[in-house]
Amino acid sequence: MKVAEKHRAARQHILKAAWPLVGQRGFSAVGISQILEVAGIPKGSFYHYFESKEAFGEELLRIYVEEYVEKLDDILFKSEGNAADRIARYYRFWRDTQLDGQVGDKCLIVKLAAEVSDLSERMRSILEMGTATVIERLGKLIGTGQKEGSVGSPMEPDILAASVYQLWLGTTLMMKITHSSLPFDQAWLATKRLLEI
Amino acid sequence: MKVAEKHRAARQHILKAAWPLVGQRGFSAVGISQILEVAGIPKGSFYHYFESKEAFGEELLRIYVEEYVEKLDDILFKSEGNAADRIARYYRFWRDTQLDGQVGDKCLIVKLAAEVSDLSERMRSILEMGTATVIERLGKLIGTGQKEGSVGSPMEPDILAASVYQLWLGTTLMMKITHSSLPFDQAWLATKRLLEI
DNA sequence: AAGAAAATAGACGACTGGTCTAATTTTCCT
DNA sequence: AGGAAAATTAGACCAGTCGTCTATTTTCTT
Repeated sequence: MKVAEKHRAARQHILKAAWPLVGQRGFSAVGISQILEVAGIPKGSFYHYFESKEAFGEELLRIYVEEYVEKLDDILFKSEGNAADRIARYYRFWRDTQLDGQVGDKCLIVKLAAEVSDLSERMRSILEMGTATVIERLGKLIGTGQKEGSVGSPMEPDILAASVYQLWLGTTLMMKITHSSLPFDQAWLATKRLLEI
Repeated sequence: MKVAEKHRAARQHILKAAWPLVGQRGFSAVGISQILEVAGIPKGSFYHYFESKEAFGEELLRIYVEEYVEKLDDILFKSEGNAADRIARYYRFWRDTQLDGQVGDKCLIVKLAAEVSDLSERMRSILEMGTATVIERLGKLIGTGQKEGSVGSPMEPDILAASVYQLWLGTTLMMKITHSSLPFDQAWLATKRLLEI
């Protein structure tokens, strides 16, 4: 294996190891030593793989967003049924990952948004691009749904998409507070009514 | 001034001083020494006012929630107009505090929910009670609106209230990410459509 | 007014944080 | 295979954390 490849692989390994830790305790609260311990990599090596902890955080978010958008595209554009069906599938995916998923699978955006936005401008802007992408994809699908008739609401697709996404974000936050699935179920009823699906 | 009063006043003073710090950087990231420095109280005295940092955090949230619910009741139940008007007034209040408000005024629930829910069971349960109270109040008003006709949606008031609150929570989170007022405006359009006001 | 009790100041300890430099190990080319 | 160059790691560093502890000041009681 080439050196550059090993280097890249080690980076990925550290990032993946950090994922569940950061997902549970946040970015600042998790120390580099803990991450490297879990990853099985000596502490002193960190700064050979990342320039700083912040650069590390940026990379973590970048990869998270990238993989998330990939999964999202699969659900929204490469699955069966009409637009309404696909949106429902996205909702179920979101709900399931929050309720049953492993700690490492839970939404890093919800976990980190409040913390990171006031901490690092660069990390904030990665989140900004990520959320904009998700809303854009969702808006596109909602537009399709309106044309084909599976989405009844006549509101601007972008507004609907942003609102639905924000509703789900807030719902996830609420679920962190209440440890209950009720917020999800209520949000879904509201989503259906809002989109008229 | 009696001793007990001075003690209480000092506690309040420390809590108020901590407010903007915690609102900007979160709970764990803010050190006790920084809080006391801002409050103008020597470091060593902290543990005469609070049992621990966590007990301090609980008190901070308790007071925040208490004052918030007071303001909310003023807006929702002691102001002019029908139910729809009062909900609109609550929306404007929320929007204004997030957009123009001082750092210390911004919503501590949004800032701390993700961090604290996985950190301290007791702090989480304070947030849980707080959010439940807000939703309960909002639900009551929505019910009134339905009876008087200013709220057109026939959905359960509780579901509507929870959904609107979650939407606004998510909107605030989104606004932290994007630094734009657009999410708020979009969310308000969606709120009006959802409630049919 | 004087002694007892409570409250406070400020240093201190044990620890953890991110970061950096010097030493070690590995790689690669002659 | 030998030695230079590169990649990796160990260990120390200093600043900062929470929480404790004792000496001093302030307050209350009689």
